[in-house]
Amino acid sequence: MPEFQTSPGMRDVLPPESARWRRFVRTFDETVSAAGYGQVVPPLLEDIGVFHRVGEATDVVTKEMYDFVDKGERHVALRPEQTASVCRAFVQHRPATPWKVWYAGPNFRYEKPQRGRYRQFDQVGIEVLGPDDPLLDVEVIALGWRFFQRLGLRQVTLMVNSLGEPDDRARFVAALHAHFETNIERLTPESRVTLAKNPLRVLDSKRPEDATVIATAPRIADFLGETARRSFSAVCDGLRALDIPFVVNDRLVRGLDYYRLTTFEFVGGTLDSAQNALGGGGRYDGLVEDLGGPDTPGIGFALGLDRTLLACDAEGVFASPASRVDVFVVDTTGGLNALLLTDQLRENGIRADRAYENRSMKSQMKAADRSGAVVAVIIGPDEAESGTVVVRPLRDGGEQSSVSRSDLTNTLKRVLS
RNA sequence: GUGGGCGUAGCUCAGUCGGUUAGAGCGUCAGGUUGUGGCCCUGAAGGCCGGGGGUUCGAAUCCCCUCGUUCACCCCA
Repeated sequence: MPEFQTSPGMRDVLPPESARWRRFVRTFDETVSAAGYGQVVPPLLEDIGVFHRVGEATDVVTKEMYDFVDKGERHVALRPEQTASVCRAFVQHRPATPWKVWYAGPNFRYEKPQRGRYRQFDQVGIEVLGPDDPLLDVEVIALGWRFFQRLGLRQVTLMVNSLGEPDDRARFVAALHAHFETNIERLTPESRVTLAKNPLRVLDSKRPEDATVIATAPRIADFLGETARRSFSAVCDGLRALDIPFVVNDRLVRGLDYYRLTTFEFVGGTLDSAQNALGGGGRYDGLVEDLGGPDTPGIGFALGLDRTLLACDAEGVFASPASRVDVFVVDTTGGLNALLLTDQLRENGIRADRAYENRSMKSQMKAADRSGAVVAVIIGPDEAESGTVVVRPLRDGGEQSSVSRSDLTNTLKRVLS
């Protein structure tokens, strides 16, 4: 056991998995860039106050933040999510609206690690600030859906709900609170604690003992005002118009406090663990204002990279690409020729690798095979003498041939095309 | 944070009732083939049996602590 290992909840992403991560982000980039979103890269570190505005009642902010006082006596925190940072950036720079941005990167939450739940975890996401239009909600949800489709995922369930406008939500929470209070003796002790902090989240309890009380709890749908109702049905109509399947789940309560009106979640069908939420988001009108900016509507989502990749594994899609080179140079003259040849090939746009330590030809040929190269370029004493190299196909049979070094690049380009 | 499972080679795992030198497959390296990969054969390297303490003549094996991981709760992506 090595003396040093990654801290709990932290891990190394090694090749070839790292290549898959890059492709994941690139696929997301392509999906949302084509919809007019530009990338924003907020810092990992923010004044802790930025995140406190996200909600005083969420564990993410109250219990799970990596926060510390820096050498300048500033109380800062590693970001637990990126929506707050994006809104802070909006307030700070005041870009023209609609401001459509995407991001990708790590977040930090001090939780007990589990598969699909790490202390440093990556998310990709988008945010749109400015427009107050349910059809924008539809666009945002649709982009998330399309992205999952592009990855090849089939078993993703889209759940949508409306939390109503702040007044609706407040009345709903009050009714919920009353309902749970009157049935408090039938709630688990854990849920009683949750009730005191955030009645909404009691709906999230997975303890079977709570199920009956939750089942009879008030429904948000009965508390939506005219505005929220119209908005929500516009969202549902829009999704139907795009042929995007969804289920309305009026028990869907998102974790962060800032959500209003439309909320949604993408749930993986193949992950039967508790970590099956691949991503989620919603409208958060009011967050920009809370951060000291003008009253600005906003909506967005974040998707968990790890969990989504786990779902891809379960469905056997979006496999990690095999990293390979085109050509492998085998040099039994000591290695200097391999140095020169690989450099020459790379400068001509041919991906080339080689072996080191002047190993035997057999050993180098094995390495050539493992490299995935299409052809081996072999140089030994005879070739060095005559200014030639041997070009040997590795994949589809074919005879090896001798070519002069000056013709090598052109020969290879022909063979590889 | 609470509770349960599991930690043996780089990886996946055997290891009987506590018994003498801890094994296999894969992978790696070398050889069989003095200039040629895959398949096959042979060999080698590689282990503080997660760590610490205890019980015992003797511990990978039993007990305690600890660390890591995993599952559920919790939380959430």
